[in-house]
Amino acid sequence: MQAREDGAGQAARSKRADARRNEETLLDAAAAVFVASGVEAPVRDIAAEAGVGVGTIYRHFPTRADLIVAVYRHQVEACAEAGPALLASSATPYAALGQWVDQFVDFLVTKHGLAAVLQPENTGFDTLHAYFLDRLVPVCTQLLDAAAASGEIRPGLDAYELMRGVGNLCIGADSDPRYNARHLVELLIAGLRRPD
Amino acid sequence: MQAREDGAGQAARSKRADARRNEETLLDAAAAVFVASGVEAPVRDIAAEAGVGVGTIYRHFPTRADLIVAVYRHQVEACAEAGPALLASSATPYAALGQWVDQFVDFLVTKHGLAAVLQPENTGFDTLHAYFLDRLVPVCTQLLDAAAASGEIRPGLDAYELMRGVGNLCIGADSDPRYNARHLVELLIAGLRRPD
DNA sequence: TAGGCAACCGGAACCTCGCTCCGGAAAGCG
DNA sequence: CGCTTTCCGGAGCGAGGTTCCGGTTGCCTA
Repeated sequence: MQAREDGAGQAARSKRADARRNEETLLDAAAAVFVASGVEAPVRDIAAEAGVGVGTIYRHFPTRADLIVAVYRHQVEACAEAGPALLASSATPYAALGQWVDQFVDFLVTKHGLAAVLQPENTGFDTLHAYFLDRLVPVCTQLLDAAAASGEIRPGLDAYELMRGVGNLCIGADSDPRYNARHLVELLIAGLRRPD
Repeated sequence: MQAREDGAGQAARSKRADARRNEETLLDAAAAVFVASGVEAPVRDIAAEAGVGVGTIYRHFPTRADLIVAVYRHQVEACAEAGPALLASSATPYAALGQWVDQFVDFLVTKHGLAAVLQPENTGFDTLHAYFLDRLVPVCTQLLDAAAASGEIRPGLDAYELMRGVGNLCIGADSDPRYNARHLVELLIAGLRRPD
């Protein structure tokens, strides 16, 4: 949305070469550190991994949320685009909803600590929260509406609420073999079903 | 379990009077600060509220978890004891389970930030996590077993998993009018129902 | 009642971490 | 080649958790 292409095609001259290089380096370093230590790893660690000063991080990504969004943007987009695709390819809207939620859970569970940081109360992460919501709530709404229209689920559940519920259930899903977030999410989706 | 009565009746002489007084004061102060600022309020705030030094807090409650447990012990006990009672007084085990979970949700939702801190990954809060689990998982197991035996729910859900799921759903339930944890927990419990 | 010894108290000090700020370096341009 | 603009690095500040030790005070004994 703002990074290395400035609206037009190739390279806007608004950024110096070293700056662009550093941004790239930072993204890679952050991704590596996130995998190793979770998304709440100390800023200094990321700076060290990238071989730059902390100032450089804050210049390119004013808040940690910006950095996280930049690192995971591709995957979130993929998830958003999967919604309509599943709706088109699945037997029923309810099945599509189930698969889509599954995919979202997969994403969250494999990103150490991401789900925990998605909470709105987590001050300083509003950008992150907003991005996820903006991008995914409409998709979820579409799926929910379709499933409601087909009569498979009882209506009245807000997409926002569902997304937050699923996100919450994914917190701490790694690092605890006794806890299976996927299982509980399945139960939640099952509970949506029209009792008929 | 260790505090002011040492197994027997009144006052074990193992503690000096001022120490006992301070412990009491701290409990009150902590409760007040927890209500005002959540369970993650700065230690110094609690010390100030109690009018003691921070050292005194750490002496009586080595970890924050110990303090939280001490503050909420009564209510957790009440919740644990409500399990069998509900089982005896409700129409069906499933109804008892629903009511019990409701009560637990009420408890969590009204304690600002408690649910968030119940995560096992939250290092330094292991004591808290362990206490809740030790006390409540057996109760939950009993309810779950009864409901499974009566054929109302499909078996196979671990009480630990359910407890964590409910706990997770309660995270951030205050401070966000768009999110209704109770609603989602209901859905989860509904999903437990035998599809028949 | 006075003396002495633990137990206990308070808060200064230290550490980690997020974030800011500015002197210096380097890129791009004429 | 030198000037201007942009960018870089990391020292430094504030906030919060935790430790540690000199001074204080309850409590027991003589």
